[in-house]
Amino acid sequence: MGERPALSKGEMEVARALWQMGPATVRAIHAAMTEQKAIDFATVQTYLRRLEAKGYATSKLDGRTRVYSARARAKTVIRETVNDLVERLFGGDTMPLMRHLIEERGITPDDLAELRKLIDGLDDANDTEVTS
Amino acid sequence: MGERPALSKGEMEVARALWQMGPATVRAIHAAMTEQKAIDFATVQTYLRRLEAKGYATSKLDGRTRVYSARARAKTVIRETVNDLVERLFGGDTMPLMRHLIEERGITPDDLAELRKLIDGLDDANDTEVTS
DNA sequence: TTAGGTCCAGTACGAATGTACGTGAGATGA
DNA sequence: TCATCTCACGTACATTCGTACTGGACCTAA
Repeated sequence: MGERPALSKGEMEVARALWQMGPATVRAIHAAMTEQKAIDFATVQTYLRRLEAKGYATSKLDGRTRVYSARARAKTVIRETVNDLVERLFGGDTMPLMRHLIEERGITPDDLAELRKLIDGLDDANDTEVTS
Repeated sequence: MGERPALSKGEMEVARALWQMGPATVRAIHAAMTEQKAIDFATVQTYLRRLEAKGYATSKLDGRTRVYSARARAKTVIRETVNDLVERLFGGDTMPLMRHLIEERGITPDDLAELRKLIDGLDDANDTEVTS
């Protein structure tokens, strides 16, 4: 698989917008991002260009407007990013992060219910694997 | 609350070693880190210096050897780092990361058990809060 | 058809990051 | 005590990152 350079923090935010919106113009992406927090149009433009240079996006001209599309799937990027973080901050051990998330960040009752369902599902999978 | 500049990825690895070992010399830290992966002595040295410049560590000379100690608590740095990641990659929503961890990274049965205990604990806390 | 707008591409640039070399002070062995 | 050796320190430097200005292509209204 393509050994892409990792995304920087700023690039990540733009990538997220791109994933959410699907193919979009710089202007559209900038508009969407600005709703959350102030960011210069040209800055978004640069990030998009870098995203393409790194292989995370493609673009094509539609008339005189450039339309960017995501090239890497969000799932992949998330996996790589989280793997890297877990590696560097916890030496590759997942549980400390899990503990942190559960204990230190607020979890709503709804989320709790989903969490429970998730680990129950995992449990079943384990059982199946063990007994098969 | 010192508004420290965030740690870079490389600095994070050194910080982790420092937390694990307690006060230590550059050489000791380098030795410990080398067990995991090759890294230049001078590079570790530079990271330590920057850690100190950013306020994450202190050092003092012991004879002609410099001994570094962590200044920021691991918990704090982890919180800040994870917050930032969740913000940029998931727009501040914790659950997607949680889901990712549970579904995409292997969880051992033991960890699963602990997880269950953790969320049960949370449940109780919620109940208490609600009924009090 | 010209004086303004609008909008994009490219260029720019200081700061941060990753990585390592060279120098000089103390330790060592002949 | 002189030639070595060992270390740690500071310095250095190419790359990446964050951020933004600028020039020119196209559009529009007088």
